[in-house]
Amino acid sequence: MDVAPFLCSNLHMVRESPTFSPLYRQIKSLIFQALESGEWRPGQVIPSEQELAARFNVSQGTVRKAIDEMAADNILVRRQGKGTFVASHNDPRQMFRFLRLVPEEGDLTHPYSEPVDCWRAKAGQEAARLLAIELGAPIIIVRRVLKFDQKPVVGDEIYLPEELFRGLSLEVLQSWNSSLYSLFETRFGLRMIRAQERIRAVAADRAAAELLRVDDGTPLLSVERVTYTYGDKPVEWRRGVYSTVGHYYLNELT
Amino acid sequence: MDVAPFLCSNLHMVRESPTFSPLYRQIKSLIFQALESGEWRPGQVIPSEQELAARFNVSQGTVRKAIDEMAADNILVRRQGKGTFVASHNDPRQMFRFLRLVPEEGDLTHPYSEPVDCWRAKAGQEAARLLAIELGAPIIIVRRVLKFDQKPVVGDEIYLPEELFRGLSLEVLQSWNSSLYSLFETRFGLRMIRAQERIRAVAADRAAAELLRVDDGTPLLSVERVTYTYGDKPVEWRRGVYSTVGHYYLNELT
DNA sequence: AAGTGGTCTAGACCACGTC
DNA sequence: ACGTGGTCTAGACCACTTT
Repeated sequence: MDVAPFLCSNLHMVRESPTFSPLYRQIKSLIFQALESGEWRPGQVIPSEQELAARFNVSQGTVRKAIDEMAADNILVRRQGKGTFVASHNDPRQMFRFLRLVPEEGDLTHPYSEPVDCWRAKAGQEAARLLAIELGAPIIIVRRVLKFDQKPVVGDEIYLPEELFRGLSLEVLQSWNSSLYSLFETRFGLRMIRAQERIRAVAADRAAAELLRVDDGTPLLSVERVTYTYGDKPVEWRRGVYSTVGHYYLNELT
Repeated sequence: MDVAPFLCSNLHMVRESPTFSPLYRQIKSLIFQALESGEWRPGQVIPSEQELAARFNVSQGTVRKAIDEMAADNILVRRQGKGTFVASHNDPRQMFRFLRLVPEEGDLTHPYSEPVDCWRAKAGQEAARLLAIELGAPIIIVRRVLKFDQKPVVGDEIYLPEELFRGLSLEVLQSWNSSLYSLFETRFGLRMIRAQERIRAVAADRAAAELLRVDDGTPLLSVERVTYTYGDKPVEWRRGVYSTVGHYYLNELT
């Protein structure tokens, strides 16, 4: 698609149409399309602002504004003198971007994800609704534990549409020694853009108590997360329990 | 202060200095100064971009970029055709900006804040550290309950430096029928810019159980919040317990 | 030296709101 | 009709990185 016809004389018409969006947003969505199509992969450079401006027949400033917004959304990363890159979960700074747990004292140590189990199932009502798939559609369920300094702090049950994660198995999980999202990105080409968490307080049941090595009935955080990729498409649902004896959930409100 | 001398020939020198910041950031900090000094009050219009450009001897585009950032930070609010306004907690859309509680089902109803108690005290170690005041400095402590549809859901204990909240009393709190932050802004000229919450799971003690009408030992969210005004100055510390039987804490991760 | 993003400027035109 | 913010353009120069 080319944006040129919308310029100058035609812009007026476009502006009055109900679906009008400014040029830089059209450019933004064209860049999104290129990302979704895999034209530029996570970690790679995208073309320079000048090149994109020529490709889309707009000024460099308009491309710049589009990229500005995408950089603010953690979709692209600018590096002065080098270029603009597709954000990647393999980047150490992005690796645990969605993890809000902070140790009560001491430095922030990187957690270690220990896969426990991985099996196939059919989507129940809730999984189908949250993942926007058919009731009964094939899904993959993963159980894993997050450990900080060898200590289990988080127990997760993760629901994935099998269509997008073909080939995922306990062996694959065990052979990966980095974050889950970096595995998802590298192996399945899925980049997580944003997530939404619902947090409640619950009492530890027998299983959770054993897993996190706390007493039965200990209050835990229940954290439900739905994670979205490009186009606000949900691709992961996880239910976790967090022990908050040595850690807390930190949230910045802006 | 005038920025003109930094332009053109002198810019180079400034750029090489260790404290260099781009022009639009200098403008941003000048606008911050005007806000802190009370030159423009919450809810009011600030001068137009053209006027500010003339005042600071920069181009309109540079002022625009400064305002862009402040609008993204919820410090200013743009309204096309009308002007740029100082964000206010009296604005219905900002009133419960920091409250992340959402009902399990049904529409989002506005909570009602019921003050319970208000007394003077001296800052303990933790309050002094978090509020960045002297140990033993005078503070005000407020207890209140947040109710949704007449049902108590949150119990808060709020610690305020008395120096900034002179005259606050239970009567003042009871005579105010809007959000606490809108009271703080209107009565004490304090606008909250950002906050940080630490969340843990705890068991309800006797007092909390009675207050929130749940069983003794029910798991609750413990939410500690420090709230900051201009210049990252902490002005409020609150410790709350949230019942998550009919509500949950919703967090958007970006 | 050449290429990239980062800043700053100046001017044109559009959309929205008020008078 | 006028003033406000919103968009788009074009061009200059700076800072960082690589060749």
